[in-house]
Amino acid sequence: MLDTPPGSAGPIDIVRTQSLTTLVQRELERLILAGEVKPGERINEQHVAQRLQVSRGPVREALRGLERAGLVEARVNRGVYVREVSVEQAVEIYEMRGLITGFACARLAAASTADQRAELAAMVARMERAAADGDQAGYYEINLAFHDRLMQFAGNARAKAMYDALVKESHLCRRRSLFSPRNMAESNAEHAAMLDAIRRGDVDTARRMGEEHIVGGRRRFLDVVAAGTGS
Amino acid sequence: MLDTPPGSAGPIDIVRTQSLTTLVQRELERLILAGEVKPGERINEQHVAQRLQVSRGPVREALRGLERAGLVEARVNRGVYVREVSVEQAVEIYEMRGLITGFACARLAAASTADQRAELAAMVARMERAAADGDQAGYYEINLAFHDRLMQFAGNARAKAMYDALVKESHLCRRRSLFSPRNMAESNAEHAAMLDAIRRGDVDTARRMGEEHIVGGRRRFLDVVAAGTGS
DNA sequence: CGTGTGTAAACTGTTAACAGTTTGCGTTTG
DNA sequence: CAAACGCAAACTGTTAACAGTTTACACACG
Repeated sequence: MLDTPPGSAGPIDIVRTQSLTTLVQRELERLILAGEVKPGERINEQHVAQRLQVSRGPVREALRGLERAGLVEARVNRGVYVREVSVEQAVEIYEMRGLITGFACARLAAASTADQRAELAAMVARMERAAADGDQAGYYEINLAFHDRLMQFAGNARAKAMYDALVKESHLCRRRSLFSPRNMAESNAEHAAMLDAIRRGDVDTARRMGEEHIVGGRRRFLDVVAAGTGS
Repeated sequence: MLDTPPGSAGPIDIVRTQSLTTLVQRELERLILAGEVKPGERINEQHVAQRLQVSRGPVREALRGLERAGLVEARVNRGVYVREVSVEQAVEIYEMRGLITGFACARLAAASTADQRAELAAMVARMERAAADGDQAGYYEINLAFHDRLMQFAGNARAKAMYDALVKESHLCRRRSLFSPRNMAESNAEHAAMLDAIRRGDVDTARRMGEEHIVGGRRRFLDVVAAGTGS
């Protein structure tokens, strides 16, 4: 039979398995999170449509989705703007990230597999090396993956979705808090403490370490803000 | 001067201060949360457009927003459906609500005004009466307001937004967990315990009470599920 | 020279029409 | 009689055009 399961992507129509809106939304989100379109900037529907070779309909739909996601703001008859996250809002976001990270650590302390702990430990080791080498970009990336896996292992999909949304929002605060060598070492020491509590099955400590790690992140962030223009 | 501030709603053009998309989105959200459109049901774009006297464009945009909000699911070429929340997902949502409620209670224990505590206490008293009278609808409403104010007083807008989103999602689980007289009394006793810890400024206890209140809600919810079709 | 005004271009909000897919039903066929 | 086929209606995805608002710029005026 030449039948293909309805969900399978046939080799013929490589497109059409998802709507243009979805593709536009993904591309716009990428542009925003990568900083290619900066907070406060306006997004011109027509330009986007022309650039992506679609009409304005899908673009408008995509923008509505991004609005609910908190990445853009729409002003009536005035267009949509990439959202600006104030320092106050960033602090709120840090608090929520801390709350959820603490939850995840507590969960892992209560129930985690040896494989999971080993994977996290390997990442901490890699960050240790990156910190020693002063490799900020490398550290940043592994750090992201570490928190991502941590949330995944915690086994609460809703928690992970919320955490991911918060991380995206964080990117909208102009200050991109860079990791100084000292900050990298400090941050990773906290990672190690989290993992240690998880290994020992110490739920309360794991939770506190997870929360404090993000609080530490907030402090490091505020230091950069206070330092003036930063970076 | 006849000038009107840009934000003020002039008496002439009562409409046009917000887009049709926004109005459609609000109406659809209302229909979904009120249960007039049930989880799993399909939403017909044309019918909605005709019913609200608009074209399909704004309707599609509104649906995209609701999709990101987790209220509907879009299947390509097949339309959008009101999302169905499984019991497992509902449990995850309860966990997150508990986490955030605990956070809010801790915050209020650390810093709250006498007015705020008095307002919350008044609500607990009103729920007490509703519980005694077996007034489920009344209890439900005050309970909603109680948690709403609690989150507002906590002073973290992001936390409140997340909590509100979670409550909306809760409504998508078929089982509408009703408050039996016994459940109402139990639930309100937990409210009182939360408030008591807040009054005493006992941060840790307040947090634990807040979390356990939602855990209690989850248990009451699961009891209804286990009881079969429920009501 | 600065300020206010009017006009035109640009852009958003909305609608209607077109294209392709899914779905339901009646018919045919083994 | 059950299953498969085919056609038609319904619906979604997309596009293009229209209407109204905002914005920018040039010009007149004090």
